[in-house]
Amino acid sequence: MAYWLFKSEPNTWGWDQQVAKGEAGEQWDGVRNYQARNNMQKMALGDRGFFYHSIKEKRIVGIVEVCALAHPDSTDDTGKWHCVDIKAVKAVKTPVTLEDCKAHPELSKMILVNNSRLSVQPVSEDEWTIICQLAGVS
DNA sequence: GCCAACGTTGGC
DNA sequence: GCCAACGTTGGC
Repeated sequence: MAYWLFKSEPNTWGWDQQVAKGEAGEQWDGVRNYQARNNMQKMALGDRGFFYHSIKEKRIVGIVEVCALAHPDSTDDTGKWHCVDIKAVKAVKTPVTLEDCKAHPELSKMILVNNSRLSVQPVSEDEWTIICQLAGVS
């Protein structure tokens, strides 16, 4: 299984909205970045990801699961852009902030820390494990 | 609100 | 195909 990180501005699309979609999930639309798109095209059903709130909170607030493979983004009429569907799995007990990641030696190599602009990014298994521990989720 | 970093675009 | 200019993103 692979691990990912989905980044969103809470004003645009927040964790609460994601949770409200329940089991059906929702397409992760609006991505207009090739790297992010390529990452989504690599995802498999059941892959898990962190849900990160950028700008104001700058912290990981929940765990999501990929529930549909990459498909055309319905908000895009050029046909160039694809996205996956994700559903909320659970909220974290303790949000893990960007600061926490920077402070942690093993997390300081994360893409989140070094390329904060990429909105869909891979997370290594080690990073996943560490963050889960910090977040208090199993 | 500012500024640095990155990605994309377009002229050559 | 290179590179400068511009726009956008996101941390501070």
